[in-house]
Parts: sequence; structure tokens; C-alpha cells
Amino acid sequence: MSHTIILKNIAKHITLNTNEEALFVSLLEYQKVKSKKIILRQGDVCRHSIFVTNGCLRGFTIDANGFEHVLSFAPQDWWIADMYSLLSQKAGNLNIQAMVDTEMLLLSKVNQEKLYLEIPKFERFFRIITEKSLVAHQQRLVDNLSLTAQQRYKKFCTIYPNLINELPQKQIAAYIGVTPEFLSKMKAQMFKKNK
Amino acid sequence: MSHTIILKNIAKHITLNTNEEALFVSLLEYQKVKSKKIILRQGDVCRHSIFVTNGCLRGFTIDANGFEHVLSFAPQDWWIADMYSLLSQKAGNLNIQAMVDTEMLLLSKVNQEKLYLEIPKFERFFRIITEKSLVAHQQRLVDNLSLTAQQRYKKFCTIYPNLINELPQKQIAAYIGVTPEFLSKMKAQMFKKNK
DNA sequence: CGTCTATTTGAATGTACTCAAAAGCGGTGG
DNA sequence: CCACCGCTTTTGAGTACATTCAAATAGACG
Repeated sequence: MSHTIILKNIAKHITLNTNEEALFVSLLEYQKVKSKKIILRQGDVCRHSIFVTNGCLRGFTIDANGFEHVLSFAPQDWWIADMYSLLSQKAGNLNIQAMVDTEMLLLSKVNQEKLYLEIPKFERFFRIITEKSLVAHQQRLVDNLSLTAQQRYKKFCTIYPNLINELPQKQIAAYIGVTPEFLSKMKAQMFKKNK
Repeated sequence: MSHTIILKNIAKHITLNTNEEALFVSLLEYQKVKSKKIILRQGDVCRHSIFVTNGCLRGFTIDANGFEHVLSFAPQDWWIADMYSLLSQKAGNLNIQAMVDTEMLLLSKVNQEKLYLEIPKFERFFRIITEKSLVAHQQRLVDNLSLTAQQRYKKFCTIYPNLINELPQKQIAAYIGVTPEFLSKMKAQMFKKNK
């Protein structure tokens, strides 16, 4: 397969010459998994940053009562990892699972460190995407503190219009922080009011 | 004043020589404010990263109903900024306020960019602290999705044992995401059960 | 000392959850 | 190709955690 998508993703923030592109690409591993495959399990040490070239992953935790909470969806052109575990190299508590058949590129922690040494520009790249991710998480935190479930759902719909029709409703509920039953009732109510 | 605290903070992640330290320090501005002073206001563009050398700041938003939600406390040795606004240089929606008389060092966005050019190691430094902040925010998001108010309060107490007795209870309520009234009742109940 | 804000307490209310059961939907094997 | 199985979604009744509003008390600051 080609690496067009990931190189374009990188090019959003830093400029690589041909040699650098080649080095970068040589550090990636390709992986293809079937829908529902679990790529990382709670308790494992996360050893890779994952870039999705096709399909969709989700990162989620399972709490003490057995409920799942979705931390992030990673559709095409997104990065995902258990940042805590990746950085500390300790057991994490994130699960990463394929929502559909998915193709991805893996950058191991070791290779990522190598990249920082050989092409310091990548410090900048990962700084910038981490900053963006932080901003998004802060906003989501504020939303969870200040919005009602219905407002959070509506916001989700506007931010991820593509995902709404592709994801099982259960997963959306686990992302916005309500039970699947309640999301179902909420939608029914919203529909009524629109008539 | 001396810059010992901030240089120690930097030294946690990167090593600077004497020239680099001098250059870095020359890019900082010192500021001292009285308790309750608002340093950044919702709607402003955030132009600095702030490092607290003494005292304590808080970053908070005000929602549509006028309720405050605390995104972060920044005691001594912490960095704080409205990351969204700082990165985009657009109007933000974070307020930053002094909880007590506070001394801080300001690194303007312009100087931060200069720093990246002159001492690329700082890319690494800010990448690392952004990563750590991201991990903390992700954990807090999961906690908000999976824990009850009481569990969140207890966790706050263990993570910030120093802040518990220094901060007004109202502020802790605005951080863990409950009303001040409810936090009061919760504490009373927890006290009863401990007897 | 007086004022202003924070905290406590109480009663009524609401948003979202739990548990249970039925209906819908998709995939798989016969 | 249909029938069945498992999983998701819907619907309903009862419940709980947390909020709202109001009033009293306590604390902090000038």
C-alpha cells in the first residue's frame, strides 16, 4: 500500500524532503484487522502510536461496574494510542478496538524516539498534534461539565456528522456519557418536538 | 527575583547550558497580582503561557447559565494558558484568575516561537508537558464519565491534598462538577459514615 | 462592627439511570 | 434463501443521584 495519507497528514504541520519521507516510512509497520478485533487491551503496555489509513478504531475504558466509556474514535486520518501507557511504558487502562475492518500504520515507541533524534522536526509535529488533542479534550471536559445530555448529543452530531450514521448508537452513548437506553429515549423525544 | 523554580521545572525534561538558560530567562516577563485579580478574560486572545512561581491561579469557563467550571488549578510550579486561544490566536473562552496573591512568569507566544527556533530542545520540552497534560485531562474525562460525585471528590482529595484546605469549597465543587450545595451535603454525609 | 460572600441545611424537583421486556436488525449456517 | 441466534434499540415503570430554590448560619475582610 502507499503512504500517501500519512505523508499528507504529516505535511499539515511540517515539511519533509524525500530522504526524510523515506526514513519515516521505513519506520512504520502496516497492519490490517477485521471488525471488532481488539488491538490493545486494558492492562497491556501500549507500544505503538497508531495511524488509521482506512476504517475506524475506538479507544475505550471499562469501569469498575463493567460499563464502557469511549475516549475517542479514530476514523481515517487520525492518530490514536493509550498516551498514558505509551509515555510511561506501564500497564494502561485503554482498550483499542476496530469498529469496522481497518487498515493502519504503526509507529513503535522505539521508532518514534529514533525519529525525534534523526529528524527533530518530528518533535514539532507531535507537539502540535498533542496540543490540538489537548484542546479538544479540554473542550470536551467543559462540555461534560456544562451541557445536558441532549446538548452533548447535538454537539456530537455537528462535530462528527459522518460518524452518526456509521456508528452503533450504543457507542455514541458511551462517548457522550449516557446509557444507551437514555440516548434512545432522548432521540425519540427530539423527533417528536421537531414535528 | 530569581528564576530558580522555572529553570528547575525545565530541567525535569531537557538540559540547558548557561547561554541557553540566559536566553530563555531573557524572554520571560515577571508579573505579580493580588488575590482575585483576573489575568485573562473570556473573549480575550491569550498571548502568553503563564508559569506560577508563587501562589495559585485557576482557569475556568462560565457557561450559558452563568455557572463557573474550573478546568485547572495552577499552584506553584505549574504552567497554565488558554491553549485553544494561545494556539489559534482567536478569542478564547477561558478565564484565568488569581486565587491568592500570585507571582508568575509570562512567556509570550512570540517569544515561545522564537524559543523554538533558537533552542529547538524547547519543542521537546513543550511536547512533553503537553503530553502529560493531555494524559491528565483524558483521565479526568474518564473519571467524569465513570465515577460518582463522591468518588470524584475523594480522588480530588488524594491528588491535590494541599489544595483541599487552601481552596474555597465552591471552587472544588466547580472543578469536580457538582453544585456547592451538593458538595456540602456530601461532605456531611461522608463525615457521618466515618463515625 | 458591619457587610459581603461562602457554607450549611431542608424540601421539592428533575435529569438521567436501573431493571425488565419486547421489537428490530444483521450475520451465519443449514 | 430462509430461519435462527445474538446483539442493538426501543419502550415503560420505578428509582436515585444531584439540582434548584430558599433561608439560616458562619466566616472573611475592610
